[in-house]
Amino acid sequence: MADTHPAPQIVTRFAPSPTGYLHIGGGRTALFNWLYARGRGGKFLLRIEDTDRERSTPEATAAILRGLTWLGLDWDGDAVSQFDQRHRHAEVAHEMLARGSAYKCYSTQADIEAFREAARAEGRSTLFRSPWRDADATSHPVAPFAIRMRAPLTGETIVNDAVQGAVRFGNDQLDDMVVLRSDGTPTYMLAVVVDDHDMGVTHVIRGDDHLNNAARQQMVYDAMGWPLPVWAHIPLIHGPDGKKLSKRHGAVGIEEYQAMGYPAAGMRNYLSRLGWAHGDAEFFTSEQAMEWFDLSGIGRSPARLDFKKLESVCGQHIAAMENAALLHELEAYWAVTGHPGLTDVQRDRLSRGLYSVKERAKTFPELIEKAHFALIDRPVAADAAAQAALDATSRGMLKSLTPQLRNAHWTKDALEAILSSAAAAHGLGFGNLASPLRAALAGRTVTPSVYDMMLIIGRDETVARLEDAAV
RNA sequence: GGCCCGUUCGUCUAUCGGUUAGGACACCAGGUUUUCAACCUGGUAAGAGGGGUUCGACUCCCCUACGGGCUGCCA
Repeated sequence: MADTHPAPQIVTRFAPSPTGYLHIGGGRTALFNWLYARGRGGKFLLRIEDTDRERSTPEATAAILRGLTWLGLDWDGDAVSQFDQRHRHAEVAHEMLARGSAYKCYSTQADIEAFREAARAEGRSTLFRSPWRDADATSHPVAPFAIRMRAPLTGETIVNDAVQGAVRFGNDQLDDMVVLRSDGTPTYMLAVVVDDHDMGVTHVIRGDDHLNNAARQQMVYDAMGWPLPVWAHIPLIHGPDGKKLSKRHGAVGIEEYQAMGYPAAGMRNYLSRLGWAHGDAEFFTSEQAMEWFDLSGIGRSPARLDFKKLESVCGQHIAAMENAALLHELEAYWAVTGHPGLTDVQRDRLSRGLYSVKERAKTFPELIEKAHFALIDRPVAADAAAQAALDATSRGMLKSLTPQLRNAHWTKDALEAILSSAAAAHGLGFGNLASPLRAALAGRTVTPSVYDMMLIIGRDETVARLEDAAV
């Protein structure tokens, strides 16, 4: 019998807590969720887990949205504030109470600490066992209470994970977690489940630091009779030394990568290859990644950050980008780094000249450095090496060159003919002429091709720069 | 401490019982070249250790070591 039901829509989400910048690991988690949903015509939602009022800030939320936007990860609808759903969370907690799958716990923090201390001293498990779990309602004091999950004491909970496989937890390892605090606010453990259910999330793709939590969260799904999402717990990203990625490894915030001048497409490409592979595919577009991305291709071991590889991938993306798109992203990069913006002349030269530099740059700062000749105005300031290249003989050569250039066809072939014969006239190879030309045109001895530079800045500017240098 | 996850070239990874263990980055050598790059060709380099299972294990099981995560009225 054929299944006539349409395939249910895939819904994924990224749920960061707004306590700081968007971590690069979080960026990859978001990327995986985005890739999975977008590649299957599904939805990618964004939820801000701001139930911790002490640590959540609007600035952090803004930074996270900026980071995702820069990475090019667009989400469906508005970002949902978890805090805004608190009444719904409380409602569910009380529903669980009514169903008997949760109970009121009057233990205070001090009680719990005393319990744990005693447990430690006696070498017992420190999992808290509330005395109120089976207390008669008539014995309940008039006092604030937390609502705890009535978790099974025996048996096991199995988390069927698309990445980790079937992971089994003994229920004796799981205690009665608090779902609603004594002040009436929900805990994360409750809030995620309720929100994921309410938002229709079908696939929970997140860091494997949540793998243990999944077992507890399943109990909430079960208590409410809700269908479980597909779990996919992905390994965390580690620093180059294999330790958990932290500030001492350098850049961990996504926006730092933007500021370092990595193109977003390259960043997506690199990040997608951290913990996921599609055969031998290394360099690919986001469209290809969407088509190929699948949970089954995700590895189980943590990956380390490798800046060399990141740069290599980014270099390929810069080279592959359309000039207009590249210029656009370059200007956005300049904007975030506080650059005043391009003049019309600079923009014009760049849009015509990116071809000469984009295949040789791995990052935007590198691209800018190589495009130096196009961005400067006369008089061209020569660095020490360039000054050395502009000795008396060289200046003489440049001087004899300018009349010919004034009347030349401004094409590469024509320029090549002129410059080659000029060098030959001095009994030199072209290389000997190229050096002073670079110095005069760019003020540097390391530049793109001299022909390209001349073509890009044009005849008048070329002649003027040569005359400036020949003086 | 308890529970959970992991371990293939330096790094990211392919392999899903039978391969000379493949690719990419990095590195080394050569080529090309107007500088620097880029590019082209070639090369070095890996199954943590120990037990099993099997005709045959990188692939399956167990132990150890190492790394990581969780163990909150944080998320």
